[in-house]
Amino acid sequence: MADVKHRHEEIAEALRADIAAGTYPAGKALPAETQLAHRFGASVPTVRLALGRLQNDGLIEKVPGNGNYVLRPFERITYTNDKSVTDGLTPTTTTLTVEITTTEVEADVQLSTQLRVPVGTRLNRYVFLSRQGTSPHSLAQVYVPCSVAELTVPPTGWSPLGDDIRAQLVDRGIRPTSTVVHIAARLPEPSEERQLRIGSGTAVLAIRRRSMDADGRVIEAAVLVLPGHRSEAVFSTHMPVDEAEAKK
Amino acid sequence: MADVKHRHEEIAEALRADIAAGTYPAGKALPAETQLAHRFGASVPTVRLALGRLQNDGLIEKVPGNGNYVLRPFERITYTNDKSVTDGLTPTTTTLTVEITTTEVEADVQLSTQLRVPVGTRLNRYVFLSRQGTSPHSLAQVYVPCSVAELTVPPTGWSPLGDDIRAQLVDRGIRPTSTVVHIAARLPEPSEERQLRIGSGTAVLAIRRRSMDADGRVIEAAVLVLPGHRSEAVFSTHMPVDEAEAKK
DNA sequence: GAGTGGTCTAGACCACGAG
DNA sequence: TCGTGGTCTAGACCACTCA
Repeated sequence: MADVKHRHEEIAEALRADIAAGTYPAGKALPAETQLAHRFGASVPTVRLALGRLQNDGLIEKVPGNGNYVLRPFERITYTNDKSVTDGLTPTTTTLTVEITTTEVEADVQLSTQLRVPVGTRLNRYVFLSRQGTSPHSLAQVYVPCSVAELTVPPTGWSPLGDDIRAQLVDRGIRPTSTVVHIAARLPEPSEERQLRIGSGTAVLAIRRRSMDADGRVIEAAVLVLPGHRSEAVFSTHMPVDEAEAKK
Repeated sequence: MADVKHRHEEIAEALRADIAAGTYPAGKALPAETQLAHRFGASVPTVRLALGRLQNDGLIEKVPGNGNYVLRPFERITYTNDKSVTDGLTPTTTTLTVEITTTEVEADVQLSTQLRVPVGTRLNRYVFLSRQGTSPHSLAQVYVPCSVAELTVPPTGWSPLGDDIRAQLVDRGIRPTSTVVHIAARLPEPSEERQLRIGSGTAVLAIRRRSMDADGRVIEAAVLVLPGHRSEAVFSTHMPVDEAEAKK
């Protein structure tokens, strides 16, 4: 059971130790893969397997044609339905910067089902890309039908999860009274790999949200992609005893 | 953007098409990897990359020393906090069988924090392994402190998510009034790979749950591991307007 | 243009399962 | 024993980045 084999795991552990020891400081690149291969007496593909593990753990960032860079420890992101939890963790966003790009799109099949609008409906799309330093950290896309509101959004925001939009909607008196969140674990799509600089073997938390107002109209929908090793979703539910009694 | 490259993706698509077309029926093994390599004019490692993708998608099952077997389409599992959603989907469990094994354990550090009990506290652990046919489908571990209840649990159950235990607790008048759920996406640990027969590159949805009664006592905790390609978590929250008014 | 990572090849050896 | 998948090697070519 105590497998001593797997050359690439040994190499991964050795590199992890080196990084922890400060041999390769954060922000600097590792030696080239060919050099690492020579140093460990292994082949390049084997070294690449080891580097892939470090990348999936969020320890390094692979930059094609440039090098493998040691990352600073990442802030963790917590997605939650309970604002009291968020408030306790607000220092989370201190070192994150959030870029927002706004585009107008027409609903395709997927968006039309998520927003419950006809295909072709005009939507405003807000893409939130958060970074820690220069490294991409999380990706959020928020959709608001043009018929619901026309928001003017600054190019930088405060929430890596796109809460800027919900806050603006509330400011305008558009309050979500019902929210449904779907959460899945999957591997990143190629475009997400590039945008987030994660490996194809990194698990991501894929969150789809739909917010409705009192009339049942969808006022906002979001698609979040959070790298698994630095994010978590937390949901807390409180059920009064009488309600617990009622069901069954 | 329309990448035509990536030999192993082409091969993966070709194999997907063959499986969908019935060339390789469910339950049967694919040709050997060397034969596939010859047929596609590619090398074995490249074919293995393609097969790895199919495995991560839950289309095939790799059995070492034996072959690569085509799987039947899997039932999807939905974890939810909203029982009305579950009720609409109960046919889900029709083709699943659930094995339950009961053991008594002492709380280690991790369990003691999750259950908020001292290290060494006696706990009953119930392991739920669900299968579709002979293929493992999901894994759930439920913990109940011995001081809360001593349940007698049959060796087979109905819920792949361990809800049998919650139901029994409710029957005894032990009602959870508050539940906190943590959800993460990660790659499987080696033991999970073996138990669920998934590849090391398959993303899993890791769900930790803690249920408390009105006194704040933890009455039950659970750790669920659900293969990402066949599971999803859904949370719905309903917020009365006045409450929305109250916050902020 | 020099160096980097990204991909693929061809072949080797091992551990495991079935006959 | 034989065939299978699991791992690793050594080397090749390409695309990309940066000076």
